[in-house]
Amino acid sequence: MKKRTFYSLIAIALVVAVIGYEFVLKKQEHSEIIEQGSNPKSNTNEFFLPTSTTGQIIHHEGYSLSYSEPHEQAEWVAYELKKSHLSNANYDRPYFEIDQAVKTGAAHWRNYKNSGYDRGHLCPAGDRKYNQNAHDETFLTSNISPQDHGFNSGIWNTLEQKVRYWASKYDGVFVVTGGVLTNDLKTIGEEHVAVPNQFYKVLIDVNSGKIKMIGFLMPHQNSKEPLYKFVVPVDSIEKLTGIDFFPQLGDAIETKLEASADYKDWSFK
DNA sequence: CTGTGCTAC
DNA sequence: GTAGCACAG
Repeated sequence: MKKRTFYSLIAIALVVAVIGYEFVLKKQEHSEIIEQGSNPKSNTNEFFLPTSTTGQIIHHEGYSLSYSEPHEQAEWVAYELKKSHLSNANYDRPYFEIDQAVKTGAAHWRNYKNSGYDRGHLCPAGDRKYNQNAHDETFLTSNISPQDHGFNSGIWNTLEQKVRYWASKYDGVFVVTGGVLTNDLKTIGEEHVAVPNQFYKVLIDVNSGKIKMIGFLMPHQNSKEPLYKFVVPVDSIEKLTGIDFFPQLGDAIETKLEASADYKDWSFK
């Protein structure tokens, strides 16, 4: 081989290496935050979306979520429950489907079969009954977490119904809900879907004059205690989950609202 | 309302 | 896979 040809090959190799390296870097940058779906403003009037600790946010028509691949479920599901969303429509339950918008692959419903746990909705089907599509969309497995049946049909169901009551009474609320995802959880199924030990729900009402907020943290077991016993400061849930629930709020008001476990503004009738 | 599971095609 | 029905909290 001629010396000149040799150096030409070296030069070409260098160019290829640099381009390749840049390509990989670019790809990594993009993979840091995967975001699927349309702008959340089409989903919610305001931008009340929490931060993601997992880097994978997905917007559906009726709710948004942040998917945690290691736990095979959402770390949060967020949506606005307007008064006008409340409906007595009675849709048939569809089959659960894998959420194709989850690029890392959402769990299959078979993980839950004979596991002893319910496929517990995070955004309840009962909150999305304003049309068939919104209802059926809640049956994506990205919106599901393993829940004990007694818990799901008991205290958790009671809380979900109370949220609907508040949505009606206060003309709409923003809801964020999920399981507390840690690293030492029991799992079910071949894909190892984590079973949370606690579930949370955070609400904010911006439609009733002064902004009010409330947080609930529940052990993953049924309870006959009244709902208000589970009220905690929202920042205690943020500490547990690493999620910032309302980064859009001004710091001053956010700090004040999130530090409080005061529920006097929320009617528990 | 929240769900599971069995049977049959 | 899907439809129907019984069942449980």
